[in-house]
Amino acid sequence: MQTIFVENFDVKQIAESGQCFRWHQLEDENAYSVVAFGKYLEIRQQKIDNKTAISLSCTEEEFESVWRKYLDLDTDYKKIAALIDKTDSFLLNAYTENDGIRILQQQPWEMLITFLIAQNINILRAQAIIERMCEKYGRKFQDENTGKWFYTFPEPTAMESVSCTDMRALGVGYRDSRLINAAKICSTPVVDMNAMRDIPSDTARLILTNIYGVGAKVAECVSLFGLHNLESYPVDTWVQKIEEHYGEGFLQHTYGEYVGVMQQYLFAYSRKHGLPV
DNA sequence: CGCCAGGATACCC
DNA sequence: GGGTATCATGGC
Repeated sequence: MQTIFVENFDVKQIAESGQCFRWHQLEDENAYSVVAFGKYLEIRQQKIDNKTAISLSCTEEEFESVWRKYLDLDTDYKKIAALIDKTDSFLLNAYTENDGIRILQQQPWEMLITFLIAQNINILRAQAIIERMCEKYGRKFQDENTGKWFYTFPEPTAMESVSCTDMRALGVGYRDSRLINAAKICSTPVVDMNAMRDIPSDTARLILTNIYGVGAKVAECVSLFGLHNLESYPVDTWVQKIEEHYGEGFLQHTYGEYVGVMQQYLFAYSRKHGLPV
């Protein structure tokens, strides 16, 4: 087990931020199970000597090789938040309430499938669909540290030959053929999702939006949460309304390479409290 | 019952 | 180029 002390990190805020669909609450509200990169992790948050302590169920080796990067612990969020315009009370409040959100570095393939599923349905239902998908097409493992059983996120090759009927049985509706097509593309060397981390983000956007069913919103989500391009800016129905408040393009113009982080603060805040007046 | 959900597409003019 | 009907499905 690893215990770390880190600022700008809140498990509940991250779990509810709408970027991760496989964080599940455990026995209390500050404990979650996570499955990512084929591994299982339990995260617990508590106060020790008035400091926030995060305990992780993994070994030090696994923390260094997987979870440190996944949890984006090497990015300085204080520095990013310092860019916030001090006269913008809405964004300041959004940050104050959600200053524990980090942009997780998740697998691009998983983000592609996740946000193809999540289009036009609510987050809760998307989570349920993804869990069913993992149980059916993922692999079952037992975590060495906790003894818990878990299902990995399916590989592209595990989904490429699934029939539309079987895919639809998961509850994905009309998205069935889009998911199968994405799996086929990613099963071949034509599209290497992991290699997209190393190419210009605009090139990645172009490749992504050329995939059937991937529009601007899904592409931005894959770019932000899967490629860690923090200048990515997913505009969903909530952010659309936030845009109306600020004026179109204002946030992107003002916060440039970090607008994706601001977007997460605003998304979380407006979902909880409603839109700016 | 109708409306909405981290939308995208095909088709219209 | 900009509008819009349509696409499944579950929760409210």
